[in-house]
Amino acid sequence: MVRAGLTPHLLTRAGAELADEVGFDQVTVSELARRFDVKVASLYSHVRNSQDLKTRIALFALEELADRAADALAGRAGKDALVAFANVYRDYGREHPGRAAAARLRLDPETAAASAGVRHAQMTRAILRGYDLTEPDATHAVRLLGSVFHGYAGLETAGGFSHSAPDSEETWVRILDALDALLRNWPTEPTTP
Amino acid sequence: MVRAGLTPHLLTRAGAELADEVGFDQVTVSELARRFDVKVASLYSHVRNSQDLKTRIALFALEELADRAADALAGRAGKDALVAFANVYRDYGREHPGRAAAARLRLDPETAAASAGVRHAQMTRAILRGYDLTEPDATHAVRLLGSVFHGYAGLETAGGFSHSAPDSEETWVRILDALDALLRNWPTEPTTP
DNA sequence: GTATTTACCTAAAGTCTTTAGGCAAATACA
DNA sequence: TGTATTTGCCTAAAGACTTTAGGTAAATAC
Repeated sequence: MVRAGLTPHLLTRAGAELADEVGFDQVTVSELARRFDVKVASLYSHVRNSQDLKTRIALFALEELADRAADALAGRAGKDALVAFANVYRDYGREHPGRAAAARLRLDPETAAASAGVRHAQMTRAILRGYDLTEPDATHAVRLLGSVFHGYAGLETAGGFSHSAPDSEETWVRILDALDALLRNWPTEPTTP
Repeated sequence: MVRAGLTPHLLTRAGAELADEVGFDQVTVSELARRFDVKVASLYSHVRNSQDLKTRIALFALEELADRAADALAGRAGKDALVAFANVYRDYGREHPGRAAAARLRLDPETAAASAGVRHAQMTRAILRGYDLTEPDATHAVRLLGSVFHGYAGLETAGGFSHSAPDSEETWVRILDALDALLRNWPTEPTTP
């Protein structure tokens, strides 16, 4: 009996690929076992259960995304950094829709706190150093940017903007222009309607 | 044998409640049958399959949300309208997390085109009449607002902002201030970094 | 070279989905 | 009002995924 050489990490990687092919919520322990030509029960030595597998894929995607973002930020500042950072999210979502969906998985607080999601927030904060924001406005802005990237990716893969003018690419560029303008001119005092 | 009096709409409503209780992706035909004290197979006369049920719940949530938004917009304009509209999304997500998740379900293009999602976009566009935006900027702005509401709701229910200062409520208010400022001062020409 | 650990296996029970075909209640209609 | 049709819910059954328990052989330790 030749062993397959499974490891949690190997299963996670394969799960991420599977997610990109069939969609994150179609990822199943059974299908993974099939791909490794191994019986289903065997995977349960490496992964606690189906939920655990999905969480691992999510964490993997967050790491991968944070690595790419860190790369993109190197040597950039200001709008240049903002655009590069934002494009990482967008490109990742297009290139790896399943992993991107995984990165949006709801994690329980401790898991989230130990995830690369923290690095994402730190990098977003770093970008804001190119703008004149003090606390708590910086935090508000971090959350706004997170929402936009998250939300845009979700709507785009949900087909929200496809097949309608203007084209999604143009909107993306203009949204980044708008966010840059907003960050340069962040309203510190609530405006009265 | 007393009949249960099932209808697609009844099942959809019950499914929406179930989603709020256990989470949208835990909604199952079996559990629904159990709640109506009816055999599982019976539901298949009213609903094509599990996916169909979920789609119906999503469409129901979109309608409900659009109705609330329309109500909130009545008699309001400018920032007042923007805030009221945004709060509808936020409150809905807090009150009905399962339905809100359903409203984010990926629908196929035709279904989406026939859904209340169209009304949402129209209402967003109506809000922008309170600001000085011409096409294609209005469309870009509609998409930005959609992304922010979508994304913020997702991050908030994912626990992204909980247990950290400043409080999510404050961020929400300040983000709306920021969006209002942005819409009043939308950059028509790409800025150079 | 034996002992222990580890990787994968078989077996089995539980859940959910979905289809096929049947009987009885509701409804239509003479 | 009595018969005919439709419709709603049922039983039965097959297929897929999850998960646990306990076994055997391969890898590793010493």
